[in-house]
Amino acid sequence: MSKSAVKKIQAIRGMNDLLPSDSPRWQFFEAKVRQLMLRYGFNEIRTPIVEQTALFARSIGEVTDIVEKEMYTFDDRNSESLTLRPEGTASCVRAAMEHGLLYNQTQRLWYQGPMFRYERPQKGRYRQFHQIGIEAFGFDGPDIDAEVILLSARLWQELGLMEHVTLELNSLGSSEARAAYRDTLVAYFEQHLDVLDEDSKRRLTSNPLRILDSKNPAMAEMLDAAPQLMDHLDTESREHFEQLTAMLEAAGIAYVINPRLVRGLDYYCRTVFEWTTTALGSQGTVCAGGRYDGLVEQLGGKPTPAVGFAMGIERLILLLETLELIPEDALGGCDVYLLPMDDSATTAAISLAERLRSELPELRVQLHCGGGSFKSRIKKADKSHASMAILLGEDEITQQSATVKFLRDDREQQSVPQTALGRTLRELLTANA
RNA sequence: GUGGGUGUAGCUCAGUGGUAGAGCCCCGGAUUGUGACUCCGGUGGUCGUGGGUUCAAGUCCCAUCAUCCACCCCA
Repeated sequence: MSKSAVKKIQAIRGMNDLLPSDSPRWQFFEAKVRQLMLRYGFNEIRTPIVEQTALFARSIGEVTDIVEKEMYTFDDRNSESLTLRPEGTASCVRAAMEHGLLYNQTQRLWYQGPMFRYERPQKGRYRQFHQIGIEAFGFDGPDIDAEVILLSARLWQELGLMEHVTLELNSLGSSEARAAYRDTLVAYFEQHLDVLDEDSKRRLTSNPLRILDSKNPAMAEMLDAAPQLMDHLDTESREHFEQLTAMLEAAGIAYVINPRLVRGLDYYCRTVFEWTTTALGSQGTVCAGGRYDGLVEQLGGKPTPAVGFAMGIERLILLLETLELIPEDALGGCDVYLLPMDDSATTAAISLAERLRSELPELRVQLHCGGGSFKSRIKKADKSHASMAILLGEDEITQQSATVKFLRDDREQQSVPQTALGRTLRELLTANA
């Protein structure tokens, strides 16, 4: 049997390996988010990535593209239909209800993890992708909407993204108002069937609000003249929206009202928003969310107002990379590279490395392994991005010392007693930082 | 699901139907205990996969897979 008969196994289409060269960027971003959640009083919840299929069908909407053709659905061994989660909100609501987190109390939750949708991959869109989301339950006023948006705004500020993203806002109104508007809109479109393209005709029955979002220039004029959602809001939703915009203005957050902004998932009502960028090609939405006051009840719980958002980690990392906003020092590496000068010094080098790690827990020490000539060892020290190499040879061992060599500065190397090495390194590194 | 582009060394890519290439990376040496700059040498390919045309295919044709971009949809 030749090797050619063995079929090459590779990653599933649209599902990416995150390589060691990438992971520091992710860690940089995730650390910022984690810290922010703490500061705003949101608590992390972790749910399984597999749920009963019915959960998503009931929450996202039976006739949405996600449920109709994008879910990874399969039968468990007991013939129960399971689905890899395509988004995070449904699982979050299920878990919160299941454990009584919504019983006579409010909750501010966040989550993070992989989501799965069977779509054609392209820039910023993958079959396994990652989201970070927050969900606040039990608050019906615009204050929590503002809080949720302000949290996202602060994240962009801290990452240096603020000038590169735009906040788009809209209100869908109560579910009743939304239903009434839907009828008005369908009636309008039916008068202009000759202008509607194929996709839009299909959506006329499934999701007419989405037609407003179409990029087809041939329909632009007709869409501009279409009845506006804003003119069909119920009084309560209008007041809610006005208060929200006033709060955002007071907080100094710029926004644009986009009357055509309609979220794709059925459960949204009232406030909806998106943060978009023009720097990522056609996948410009970097964070999106809104209110879903009816969802908890729809899934069998007591009526509970709720608001949240989800952001796409891949898209945000892509954006940070494009704009070169990830600081060099966040990109990993080590502080010191400790190398035995030949094989006879290996054992002594191991104990010295362990000693340093005990003395300075925050110090990143890479020990040279794998032998090689002295020259190749010191080359590897250079490649490690460490600022210093610690050399240990025959002379050092007899003197119980170590040689500290500066790899990045033009500076004489120095011999340091092993007992003083930890202290010396601490001083050198803090002086550098 | 639709349309277009691209698949040649680990990476970035040349390659006119006639013996498989470069740069970078990696390894060794020039220097017995000092990296980066320089010089010398070396490892590494069923040219995405499977068919077809041809005396001869990396090159032409067909299919297929992967990838990228856009539509659709969405984070």
